[in-house]
Amino acid sequence: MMVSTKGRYAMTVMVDIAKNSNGKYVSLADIARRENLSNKYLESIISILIKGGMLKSLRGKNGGYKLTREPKDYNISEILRLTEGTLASVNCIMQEGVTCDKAATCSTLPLWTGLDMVIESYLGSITLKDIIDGNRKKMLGDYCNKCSAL
Amino acid sequence: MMVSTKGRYAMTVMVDIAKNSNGKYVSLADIARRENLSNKYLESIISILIKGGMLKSLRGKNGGYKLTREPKDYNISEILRLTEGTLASVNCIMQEGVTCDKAATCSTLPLWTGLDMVIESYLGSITLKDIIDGNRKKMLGDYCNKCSAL
DNA sequence: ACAAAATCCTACCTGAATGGTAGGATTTTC
DNA sequence: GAAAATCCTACCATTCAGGTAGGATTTTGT
Ligand code: FES
Ligand code: FES
Repeated sequence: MMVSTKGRYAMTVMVDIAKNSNGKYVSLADIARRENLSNKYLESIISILIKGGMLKSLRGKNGGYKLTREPKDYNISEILRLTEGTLASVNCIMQEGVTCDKAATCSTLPLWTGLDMVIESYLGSITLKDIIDGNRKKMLGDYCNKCSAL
Repeated sequence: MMVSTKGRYAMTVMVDIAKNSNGKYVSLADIARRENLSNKYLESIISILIKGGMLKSLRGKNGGYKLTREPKDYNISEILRLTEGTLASVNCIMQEGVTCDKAATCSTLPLWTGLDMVIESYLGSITLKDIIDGNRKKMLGDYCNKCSAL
């Protein structure tokens, strides 16, 4: 599994807030109830999103969370990279670059590098707005050979 | 991490055998020594490759492992799917299809589905021969903005 | 002032997966 | 019949996923 619940729930949270905010702060309890997810677990995920600058918060009554930008200004790659730590497909490749000592002579490295580029290219091209709008053309695009079934 | 050592070493094994076979059987000890990997761990990975029909074996002296097809007739997707179990990006999607009970109303599902399609499309298009030949154009393709550095 | 509503922070826990290791049984060749 | 090789079953340590618990702190409404 490439994306754990942490990253998946992070996306769920971002979408939920984007859809339900209307300029106001959205409370944790509301998100958890709507999405039917654990209050406490969501809290820890949201904490990451705040530290990474994806959300801002307000404490106290009527407090909650709010986006820091317009939905169109988030791309999925940055949200997932923040919560998952990295999106690199293999351990040989880290955020900083290639770290494996066999890299110089490894014939499979270009494969992993190419795979990462394809993934980054896709996730970097989709915005939060695309998801809210249900832009299936962009998400499922020309790759989709069974769109009618989805 | 999307591809564990199991899948990565499986690729290493396939490439090593393809490069060093010359029609003969290649022994486990030789592969492990050349690739500097644990004998025993490789054994368990090769066992998966045999059961999945990717390799055939011969016991006894001068025995070892050999490809069952031409390198051009393996695509990377099938090798990794065999060893990793699945390549699905999230838990909501299994080999058999979508299993999540929120699927019907989930607005992020098309994202994960699209991501899986992009990955499958890439890995399904690369063959073992591409890797042996070091076909960088195909692996790094038009996505590569730093090919000279790689 | 004070209670209620909310986020923030630190710590802990359980089960499964990752990444192996060990030892011997079996098969084939020379 | 010894040597070289694969095959098979079982075990194991560490990490990580996926949470849970409890209380401290901040803000608002009355
Ligand atoms: S094994 Fe690490 S770069 Fe290929
Ligand atoms: S949460 Fe499972 S399909 Fe979206």
